[in-house]
Amino acid sequence: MRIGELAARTGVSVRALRYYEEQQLLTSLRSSGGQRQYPDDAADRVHLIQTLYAAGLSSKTILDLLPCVDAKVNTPASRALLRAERDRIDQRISELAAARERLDAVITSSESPASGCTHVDLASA
Amino acid sequence: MRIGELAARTGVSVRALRYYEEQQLLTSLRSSGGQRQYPDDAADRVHLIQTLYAAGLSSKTILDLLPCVDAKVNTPASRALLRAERDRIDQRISELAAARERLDAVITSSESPASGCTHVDLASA
DNA sequence: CTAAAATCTGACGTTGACGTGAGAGGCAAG
DNA sequence: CTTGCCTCTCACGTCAACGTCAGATTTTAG
Repeated sequence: MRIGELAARTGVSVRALRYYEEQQLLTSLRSSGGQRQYPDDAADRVHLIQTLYAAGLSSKTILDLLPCVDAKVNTPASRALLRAERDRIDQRISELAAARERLDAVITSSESPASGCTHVDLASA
Repeated sequence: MRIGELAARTGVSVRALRYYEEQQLLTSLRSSGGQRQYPDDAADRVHLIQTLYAAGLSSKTILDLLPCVDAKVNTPASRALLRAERDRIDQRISELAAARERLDAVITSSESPASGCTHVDLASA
C-alpha cells in the first residue's frame, strides 16, 4: 500500500508518517518512481507508535524501545529500559490521578446543595 | 515573601512564576520598588497550578478552572467545565494505561525464560 | 495521451511553557 | 556610599511533533 492508504487506515496524517520514517520509527520500500510502499502490517506498527506517543514518550525513547518490543533485542539493558519507561508511565498516571481527585473533590463540593453557592444563578427559574 | 523564596518553597523557577502571573493564574502585590510580594498561601496556589499543569491542562484551561476551584463561581456552566476536564483526564489515564499494558506485556514475555531470546547476552556469565 | 490525483523533497510556520541573557534598578550590610 | 545579591522588564531562543505551502514528479483514470 502507499502512504495515503496507510494514513487513511491508521488515522494519522501523511505528514506524520513521513515524520516517523525520518525518526526511523517506520521503514518503507520504494517503488521505481520513488514512492513509499508499505506492507499490510505497517498499520499495526503505526498503531503501536501512536500508542507510545500517546503515553508521552518521545521519538528518541520510542526508537530505543521498538527493537525491544519487536523482540529483536532482549538484553538486561533493554529490559531495564522497558521497565524504566513503564515506571515512568505509572508515575504519570499517579500525577493524573492526583489532579483528577483534586477536580473531583471540587466537583463534589460544588454539586452538593450545602456548598457555598456564592454565585448560583437560580434567579429566573 | 518575594519571588525567590516562593520559587524555593515551591520548587518552580522564578521565570515560571512570572509566567503564571502573565497568564493571570497568580497575582501579587508590589513593593514600593516594584518587586512582587506574595502572601504565605501563594505556595498552595502554585502547587495547585502545578498539579493542573501536570495533568496536561493548558494555561487557558487552568485560567477557566481556577475560579471554580476557588469556589468563587459555581454555575451550571462552571460545573460542566470541571466535569469536562475531569473526564478528559480520565480519558488520558486510559490511554496511558493502554500503553502501560502494552509495555508490560512485552516485559513479561521478555523476562519469561521461555521467550524467544533472540539476542540474549549470557555468553561470558 | 492527457488531465487529475497522489506523492515526492525541502523548508519555513506553529504552539506552549518556559530558558536565557541583557541592561537597569531595588535593598540590606558594612 | 558601595558592594553584592535579588529583582525588574523586555525580548529572543528552545524543543517536539507535526501543519502547511511550493514546485516537481509519479501514478491512475478515462
